[in-house]
Amino acid sequence: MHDVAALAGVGLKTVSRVVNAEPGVSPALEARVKRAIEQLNYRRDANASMLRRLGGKTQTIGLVLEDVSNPFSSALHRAVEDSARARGVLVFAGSCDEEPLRERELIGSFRDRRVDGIIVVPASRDHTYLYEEQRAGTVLVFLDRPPGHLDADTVAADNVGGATEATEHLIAHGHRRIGFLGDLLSISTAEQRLQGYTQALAAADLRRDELLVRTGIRDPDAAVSAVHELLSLPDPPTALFTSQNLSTIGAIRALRSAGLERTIALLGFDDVALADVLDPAISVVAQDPQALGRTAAELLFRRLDGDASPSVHQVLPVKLIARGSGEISPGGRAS
Amino acid sequence: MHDVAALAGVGLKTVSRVVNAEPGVSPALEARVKRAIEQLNYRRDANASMLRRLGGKTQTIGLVLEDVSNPFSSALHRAVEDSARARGVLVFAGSCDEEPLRERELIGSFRDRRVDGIIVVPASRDHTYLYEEQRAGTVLVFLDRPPGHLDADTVAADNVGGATEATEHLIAHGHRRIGFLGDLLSISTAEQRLQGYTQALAAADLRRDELLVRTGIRDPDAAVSAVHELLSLPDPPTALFTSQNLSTIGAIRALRSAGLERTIALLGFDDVALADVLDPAISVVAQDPQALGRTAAELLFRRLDGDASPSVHQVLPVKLIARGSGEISPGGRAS
DNA sequence: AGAGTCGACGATAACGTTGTCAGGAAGGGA
DNA sequence: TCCCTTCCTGACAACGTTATCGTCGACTCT
Repeated sequence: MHDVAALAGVGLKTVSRVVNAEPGVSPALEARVKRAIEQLNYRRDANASMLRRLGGKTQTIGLVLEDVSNPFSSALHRAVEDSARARGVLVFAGSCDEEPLRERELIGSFRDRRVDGIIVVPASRDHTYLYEEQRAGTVLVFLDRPPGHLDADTVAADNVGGATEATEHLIAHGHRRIGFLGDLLSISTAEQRLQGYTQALAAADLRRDELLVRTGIRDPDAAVSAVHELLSLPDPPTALFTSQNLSTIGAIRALRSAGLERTIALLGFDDVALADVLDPAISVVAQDPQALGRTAAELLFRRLDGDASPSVHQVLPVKLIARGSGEISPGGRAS
Repeated sequence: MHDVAALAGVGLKTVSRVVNAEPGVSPALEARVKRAIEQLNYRRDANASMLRRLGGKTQTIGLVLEDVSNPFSSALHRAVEDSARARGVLVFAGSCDEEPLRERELIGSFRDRRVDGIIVVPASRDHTYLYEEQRAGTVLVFLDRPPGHLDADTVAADNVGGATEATEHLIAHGHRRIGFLGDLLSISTAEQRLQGYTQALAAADLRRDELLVRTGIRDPDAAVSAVHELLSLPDPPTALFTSQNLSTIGAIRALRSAGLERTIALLGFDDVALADVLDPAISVVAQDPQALGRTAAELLFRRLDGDASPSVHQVLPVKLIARGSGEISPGGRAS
């Protein structure tokens, strides 16, 4: 900036005024300064600028995901990016792989860079450590899962309702023994989906058989083993509710390797790529990650714009998509 | 920091020393300062810190992708993130959707934030606009595609070789009429894959039939239409080489809807989720996005550490995975 | 013509931090 | 005892930018 001022033969402040399109610069000088900027390929240092501005915003937000390369997470990421781009805001994204420590580290790094706000898909269940941060003015929005012991905006899908609907759907097709595959119960969505499953069974006067409930499944391989175990029970399930993406993929593999993909019903939570071209096509309860991400970002920016109303807890609907695998009756007939 | 110094009853510089673990602070004072930091929940402002440090690094890099939510891009992203995390570096990621303008905007935003380096999957084919930037010290690494008119490090997959191998594979299974589906030829990988296809045909003394070459395919729906058109030709292809992810997915849908998935051979470039559980399973030439991303990040950090040797152009191998769909003979028998 | 007004412009301080340097206490040697 | 060295500590300036405020010239009005 110093060089630009020298080249244009003006004061620093005048360059600053031109860069910020402030009024009160004569057209002649403005043109000279712009030419100098062009010539020197000058770009204002956003960090220094924000340092000086009063209560300056860095035009930067942080996004904590489970894993940037996971399809659900990356769909959220894209939706957040699009909202942010419209406001000239850049996004720091990071993966925490369900490790609470990594969540804290990431948020710490974001804080060091003075991000304006943070959207978190939390890995931990205790967020009291964020209380000070929040009070200091950093906007926090929890996405997909609620915060633990902290009052903050939340945007999540209707996990209980979706799981209830999925289970009722299987019951309506005649199933009485429905296997449940789920992620770690420390993840609140996994817990809520199990809760929905349990509720639906109870509403149909069915007893939840603990042998049919498998949790802590973190990858497709674990799901494959779990399905094989369920199938070798004395009284095996006639349907499976796989309450998470990777469980669904594992279950598909396991059923196919056992040649049972047309015999055992399968209904997954969260849509899977190519689910429609499989045979049978996979029925799912689909979330709308685009909408989740967009809603969270809009909420965050509304807060940044000064909205100080009480915390919002938004629940977005899910949609059951019947494609075939979830409509197999006990005994293996489609219905 | 001012508050911390006041609370601990020391000078600003001493706090700075403790924060940076510089030597020459007595244990007693160090403990007092640490307690004050803890108590006030103080975190150094990384932006201000870097501003003052001579030639300071922001410990931040930029990553320009085609689309953060695309599986290939997000796998790259994750690999870059992992390398960066090991060095305490945060990653700004952005999608440019193959729009050159958006590429420039993103890189401009990164520059405003004074990122230490940028990894680009370029959308444009002319990067002379980056020459000044590069000379000013920003490290640039091009990923998946080479830069245009700029000398910079590049990491890419063996597109020509992979496409040649894929086409030869189909020829070896008896095919003479092989359809080609590809992305916009303005994308250099798409162009290179078409080149590999053409080379393999020529090497087998086959003429490239322009009717069988469909380019500019940007999504599965376009691929579905293209396949339907190819199939209704007077002399339709007996095999398809889909040179990109989304083309492969569209081709799978189109072949299934025509009931031809066991009749027409299909070989895709780049692996697809669930390719192995489809029937027939999809044969592909797989890239290793993890390795691509990791290699690019390592190269970037080596440059940041001061390596000033001439530009490197690294080509990573691809791997043909035969799963069934690519081994169908003309007439529809597996071979 | 003189006083008052207004708009354009730059000097200076400050944002939160670190590099430089000087001051002062403690300890050792003569 | 005095001087010199060594170690610890803080005052001050500076990084690139912007907020504040004062200066200066031109213009208007009587």
